[in-house]
Amino acid sequence: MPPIRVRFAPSPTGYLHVGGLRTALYNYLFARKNKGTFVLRIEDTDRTRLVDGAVENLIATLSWAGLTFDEGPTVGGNFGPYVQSERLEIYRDHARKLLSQGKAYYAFDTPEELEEMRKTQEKMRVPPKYDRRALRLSETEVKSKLDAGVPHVVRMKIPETSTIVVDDIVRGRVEFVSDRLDDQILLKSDGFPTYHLANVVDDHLMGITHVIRGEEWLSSTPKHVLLYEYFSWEMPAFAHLPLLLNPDKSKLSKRQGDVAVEDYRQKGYFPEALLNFVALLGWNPGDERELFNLETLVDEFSLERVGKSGAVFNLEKLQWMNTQHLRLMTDDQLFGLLEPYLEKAHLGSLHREYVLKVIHLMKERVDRVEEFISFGGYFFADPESYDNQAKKKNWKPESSTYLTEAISSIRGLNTYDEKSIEDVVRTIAERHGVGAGKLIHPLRLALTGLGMGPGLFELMAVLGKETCLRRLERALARLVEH
RNA sequence: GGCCUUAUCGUCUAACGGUUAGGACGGAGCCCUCUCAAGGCUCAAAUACGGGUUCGAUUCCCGUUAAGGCUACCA
Repeated sequence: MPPIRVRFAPSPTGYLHVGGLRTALYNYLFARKNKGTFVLRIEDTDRTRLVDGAVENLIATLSWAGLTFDEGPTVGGNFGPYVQSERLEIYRDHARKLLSQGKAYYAFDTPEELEEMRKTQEKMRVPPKYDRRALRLSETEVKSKLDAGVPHVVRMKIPETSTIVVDDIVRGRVEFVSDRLDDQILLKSDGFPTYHLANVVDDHLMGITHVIRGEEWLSSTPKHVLLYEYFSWEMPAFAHLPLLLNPDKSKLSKRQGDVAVEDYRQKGYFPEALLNFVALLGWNPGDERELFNLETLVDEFSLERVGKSGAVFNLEKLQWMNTQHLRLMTDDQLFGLLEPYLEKAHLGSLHREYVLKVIHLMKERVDRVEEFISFGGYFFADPESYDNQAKKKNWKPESSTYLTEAISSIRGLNTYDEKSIEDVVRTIAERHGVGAGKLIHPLRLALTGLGMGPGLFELMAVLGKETCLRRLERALARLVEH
């Protein structure tokens, strides 16, 4: 058996779609699992959709996700170039070959003429399909148009009636009748190939053994199968992955939420969590485990366990998964990830030890790294305001008395730690014959402005004596005001 | 319209033809508790419909319905 080679072949549209990420992941997993090669190929044959910097961004995003490829742009390989726009001669050669064998033909129709044709077909309610008018041209007519430089395309000649079988690893045997297929354009008038030609030629030339791609390609696979036959090439194995869906079950798209991997990266999701999540959209290990990292996914992955039905991209589960991955990280790892966010919030000068303590306290309360800052603002700045609901619930007329007593007791404290703070608070509560909660909640409100958060005594110890006293005094003045 | 695909809790999914149809997210409740989380426990929630085949269908076959994909000189 030849060594396994798979590829991820995105077109550089500016960002990496999460569906693309999953396709890339499955290809990667399949390659690693089978000691094969993972190739990245850029399909940039549509020059009308070129986006500046898209390739660089794609590679950067893939690298952020940890999906390293063995061959491709920037890393090279023996089957390059890996960018289709650099392979134009190859496609033209192959188109010529088909032409010379009568398996393809020149067509000189203008886009307007084709549009006209389609309109008529629609009116007559027949399936839109090229009517092969170019085939009625005589050899000399074709030659003279060619010589005159009339813009033209090369079309694939589909057999009249034959059954084309696609053998798919996830879907089984799928049959197509050839007369339903259009005489697909292989080479556009600008000399660039269409997907169908470029894809088949490259997959063959690059020794691709398994074509793993989204289900949206299933319908055009018979054309690809035909091309392999026309060239007398060995067919790769096909595996068409179920689609990723919007909540309304349509194909996952923009306008119904974020679809770019970059969006999730920017929001602070971990690459492992995103990967773990999309891995489970269409695949499962066969048992009830669902937390994986890249290595364990490699160990468990198989195309046989890929499902057939589309999967809704469920944000809530992704969030949960991110939380799970966050919990698995050490405080140190989280510090490393938090640093850039601290810089951005102008908190870069904070002591590492302090931030580590904050992380420790907040770890169970956040789902994403940036939430250490957005949820834990009071660790970095005095509260600007006091949450109304919390105030209503926890601030009683007698609270200021308790607060005042707490302030003076705390001021007298020589050792300021969790234990001593707790003693002070509980002593005051006992003295008044009330539950400690009568002190704890107002204190938290005064210190953080919020009615929720980490345990009060730990919180106070981390904030430090000076900060606590300052905030308490300030709060006392402001909370009694109204 | 045509071709193709798909169909188990709201969502992701498990179940070599024989299970009280399992797990997870989310939801509800309880416990823990200084709050919020986290954690633990419990509950509600599904085989689209109709025919076959079979002693027995979630599972195999056919049909219906529904959803989706494709139907470009886009990928």
